[in-house]
Amino acid sequence: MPELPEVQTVVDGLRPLLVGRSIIAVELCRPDIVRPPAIDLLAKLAGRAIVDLARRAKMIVFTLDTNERFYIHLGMTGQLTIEATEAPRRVHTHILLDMGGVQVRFVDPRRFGGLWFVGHDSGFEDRMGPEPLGLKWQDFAKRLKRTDRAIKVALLDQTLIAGIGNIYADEALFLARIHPHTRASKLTGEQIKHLNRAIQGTLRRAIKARGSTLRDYRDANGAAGKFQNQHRVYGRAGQPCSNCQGTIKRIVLGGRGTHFCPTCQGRSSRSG
DNA sequence: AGAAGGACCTGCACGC
DNA sequence: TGCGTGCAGGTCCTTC
Repeated sequence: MPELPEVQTVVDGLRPLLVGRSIIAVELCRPDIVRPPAIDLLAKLAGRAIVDLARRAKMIVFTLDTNERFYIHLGMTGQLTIEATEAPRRVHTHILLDMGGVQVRFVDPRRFGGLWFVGHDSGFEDRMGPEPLGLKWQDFAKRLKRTDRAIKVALLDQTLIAGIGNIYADEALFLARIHPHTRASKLTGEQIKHLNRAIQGTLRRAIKARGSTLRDYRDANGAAGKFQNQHRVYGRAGQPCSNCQGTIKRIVLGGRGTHFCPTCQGRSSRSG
């Protein structure tokens, strides 16, 4: 579900409400979503103040007054919302952080998300690729050159570039006029420059629209995003292309639904 | 080592 | 109405 823009929206919503406040109590309804499994989360969090809240890739980073950190990943269907302590709990509520009057609640039906308590370990982010916003196209090019996979598949590899998911990969490739099947290593410098710009532009516009809500995604206050109304290809199979009036096509690439315009992203851009 | 494919979960839309 | 099927925004692990 939540890709970079959605996670950024959640973080922006939570930050002013949480930073500087203390976790009074913790309730853990599904211990199996916490890693490492042996960690005593209640002992680690209870009584601690949150001194910083940030986003890294698709993860929400909590920094405590002990300088220890934990990460929450929303998986496909996860939501992290602020609710009154007495508000009724929805099904699949797995974690509740009581901040005194309000609670941060983690709800995740499919349980692909989770909480990683990493403490003082600074190596947790080592395997994550660079953030796409602010990435220089030359650095992007170096990373793409290393793989022969289809560019669509490469964009989803979080060790290559971190934060892009299925929606924004399709949208960016459309804007860059690149066929999703093109081998990453075969892209020209011009194409990579164009793609880098398309990724950054798409992500920035999506953040401005507070993310894409297809079904589950909600921000910290429970509100839906609006960027789904601006999708050019994602979820539009069979509909006319906004650029050429051709028909948007859906294929499966790397096991994921992939949407593109065969005309605008035609074979001419496909090599190898 | 890199790449491909299945596994992990629940809920929903659709067709019969 | 009810059941079976396929699909979903993501990652991880195994196999080749």
